[in-house]
Amino acid sequence: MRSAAGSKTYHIGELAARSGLTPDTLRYYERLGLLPKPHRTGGGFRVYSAETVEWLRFIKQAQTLGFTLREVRDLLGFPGAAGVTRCRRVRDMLRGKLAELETRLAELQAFQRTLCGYLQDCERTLQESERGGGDPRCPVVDTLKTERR
Amino acid sequence: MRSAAGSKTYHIGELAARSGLTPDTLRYYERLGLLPKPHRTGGGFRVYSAETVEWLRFIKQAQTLGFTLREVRDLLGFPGAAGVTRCRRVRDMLRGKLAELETRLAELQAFQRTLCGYLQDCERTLQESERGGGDPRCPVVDTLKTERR
DNA sequence: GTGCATCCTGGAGCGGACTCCAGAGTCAAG
DNA sequence: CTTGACTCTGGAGTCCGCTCCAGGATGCAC
Repeated sequence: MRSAAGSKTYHIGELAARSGLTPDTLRYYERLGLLPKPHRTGGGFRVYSAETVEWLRFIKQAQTLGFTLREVRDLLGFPGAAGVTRCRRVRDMLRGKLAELETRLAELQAFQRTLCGYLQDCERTLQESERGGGDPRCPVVDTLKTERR
Repeated sequence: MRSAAGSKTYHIGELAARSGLTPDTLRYYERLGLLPKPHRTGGGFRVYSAETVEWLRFIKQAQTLGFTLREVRDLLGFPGAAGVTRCRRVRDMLRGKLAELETRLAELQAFQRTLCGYLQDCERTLQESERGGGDPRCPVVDTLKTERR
């Protein structure tokens, strides 16, 4: 299966398998404008190039990090613009996103510390209850759910 | 407005204002089991304690970092268990979450580098087009959308 | 004790990101 | 060729996390 240009191509099923998505999801991404319209066979089957796998990886990563599909689309695809204009818009969005990312990283680290503190409280309480008192009152839960009782 | 125990309490509207949420959202959280069932006035109005604000802050932070509301609920609230058992479950979940967080942080940083690379490509291309050639073909977009043309 | 902001419940609606399906057509191995 | 796996389109359905009612009851300041 080699095209004229010599690079591998896939039908939607194989692309789905390789990217860990489903054909339905890929068609959905296309509808959203997140994937370029692929070439078609004479009969209308979609034919994808190998780079699409990379592109999908990028999308998935961006997504798990809190970007919406629309944001990903806007981040690198501007069908409406071209040349310098498009390049500037891409640059500006990238700058914006990087700033956001900075913030998110900081928050994530702060949250990590919070959870770490909770974990330590939890472990300490459990140890105390093992040698000595029974029935520990989990300090974490206690702190946060005061009015349940 | 001081209760018998001497700590401040709020009706749902004030809690909403203080936490940056809406009364509707707070009631929704309660339905989900994310907030403890608050005390009620004789007439049925919800009465919240001051700690609820902290709890909500925690929820919001966890949420912006990619945890679902159900995960947050499970993270620290186990209505079904008590004592050592609950404490152990909380500990185990905390450990799991911290490991996940570690992974997410690494991914976020990798993604940051990816975007940074794109930004540099973008800026270089723009500079080149300014002194010299016109109509730059944004390398980022080019790479990722090959089959659109 | 009256007025009016606030609250109650239950249910419907919404945008995002899929997921599933029907009914029909295509591809390719044998 | 035939056959069976795969693909097509368009639309409906699902889960999440809200958000917005309607039709009442309550709280509290005056």
